[in-house]
Amino acid sequence: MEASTTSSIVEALTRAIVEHRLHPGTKLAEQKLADHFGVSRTLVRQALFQLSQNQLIRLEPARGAFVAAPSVTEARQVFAVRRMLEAEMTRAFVRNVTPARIRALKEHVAREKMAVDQQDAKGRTELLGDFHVRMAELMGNEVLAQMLSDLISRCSLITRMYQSASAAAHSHDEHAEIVRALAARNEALAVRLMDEHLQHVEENLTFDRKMPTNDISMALS
Amino acid sequence: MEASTTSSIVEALTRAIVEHRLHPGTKLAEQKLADHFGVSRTLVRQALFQLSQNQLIRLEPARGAFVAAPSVTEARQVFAVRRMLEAEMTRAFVRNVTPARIRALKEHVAREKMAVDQQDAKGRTELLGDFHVRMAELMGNEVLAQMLSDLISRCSLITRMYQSASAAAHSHDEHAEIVRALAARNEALAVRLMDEHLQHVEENLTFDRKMPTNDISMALS
DNA sequence: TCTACTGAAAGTGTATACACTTTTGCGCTT
DNA sequence: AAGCGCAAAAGTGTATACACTTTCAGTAGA
Repeated sequence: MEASTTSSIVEALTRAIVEHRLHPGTKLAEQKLADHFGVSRTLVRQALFQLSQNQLIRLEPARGAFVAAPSVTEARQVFAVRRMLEAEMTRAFVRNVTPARIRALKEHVAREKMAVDQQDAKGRTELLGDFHVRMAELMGNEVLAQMLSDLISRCSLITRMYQSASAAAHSHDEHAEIVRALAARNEALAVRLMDEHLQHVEENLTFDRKMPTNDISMALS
Repeated sequence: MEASTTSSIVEALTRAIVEHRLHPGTKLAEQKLADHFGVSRTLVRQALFQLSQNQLIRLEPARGAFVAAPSVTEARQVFAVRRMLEAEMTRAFVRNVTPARIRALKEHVAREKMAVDQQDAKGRTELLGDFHVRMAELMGNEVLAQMLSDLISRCSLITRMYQSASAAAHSHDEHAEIVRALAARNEALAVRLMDEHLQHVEENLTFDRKMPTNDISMALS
């Protein structure tokens, strides 16, 4: 690859990490990345720095960058924050429902259905996460949308790390249900469904399974 | 100043921006900062990059870094997210109240009182913001705490930009009230008080007053 | 007097150089 | 054969160099 910009490097690495093509614990050597992207280490370092702020990688002083391996504790905290934000977001959404917004969500859910039906694993995962970002965007709150987007990236990484074999295939159905509740302006139901949905996603993570948490065993995988 | 690290530069600039010693719109030239901190532009650029991610400065391509001037829209969005997060945080706090946590909050409020009584403007503002971060920390959720900390930095900048002459001196009283409701495990009351508190802070901002929003007039101040 | 041009000065963006740290591999000792 | 030590290799951290863009002052022209 040649002549990438910092942001394109960030995007490429983010995708690779979230899609789990780069495993947690993997070392990201600056010169190798620089060669691969056809730029100097300067730009790579900027990208790595940004990724470390997004918590997708860890920067260890004088040792380099490693793909993050979120602990169970951290995973639970991230999900807790998501539940907080999204509960209130759902409330606010119901209070400011418009036909256009419902239509936009329905369209998104339809795209999800297509991805699910077509067994498009990559697109499906992305769309399932985007549903939540989409809601935030529709509220017209960019700050919220940005925040959720970051959280969901972290969640994706966590999900891939810990998710059980039978992925949360019914996430899509739950989204559809949530949209129905939103359209019906049923605040209590919508909030409850959203909370349960996030609980389901979290429950599907197999924290109980012994996970290799330390770097050494991570590196062996 | 000599031989600073990236993080110390970030801290120094954050303080200067939040304490409003650097006005919104001010240009931050890399070489000048480098000279001041006794380092090369490399470290300054890293610091500026981090500050831009924290939304405390804006980076304009090929033009440089400028202290952020959050728009009214952005300010309202930031406050909206804060209200979302903190409403749920308060709920969670009540559900997991312990004597130690109440004690910690009471101690914090006491420190606030000292700062208010001693007319320590700088310390007071910092403590008033820290109350909310403290709550998040006590919940044991570092992710939440970090997020709130960032949001509150942005709020401080906003508050200083827009706050009316009569500062929200009664913020401290409201904190004390909230702690009482938490101690009484009165969830509904605590959540309502927190929400009203944040509304008060937001209302104290004088958005109606014509603010110089463009860079030129900002630079003149 | 005001506007439009121009060239120098200042400043940003990227690459490279170099010092210092960590890692690796090999030979030596036991 | 296993462990220690040391030197070379690889890699990170910071400074500097240089190309390119923006800014600004000064000048010529209307």
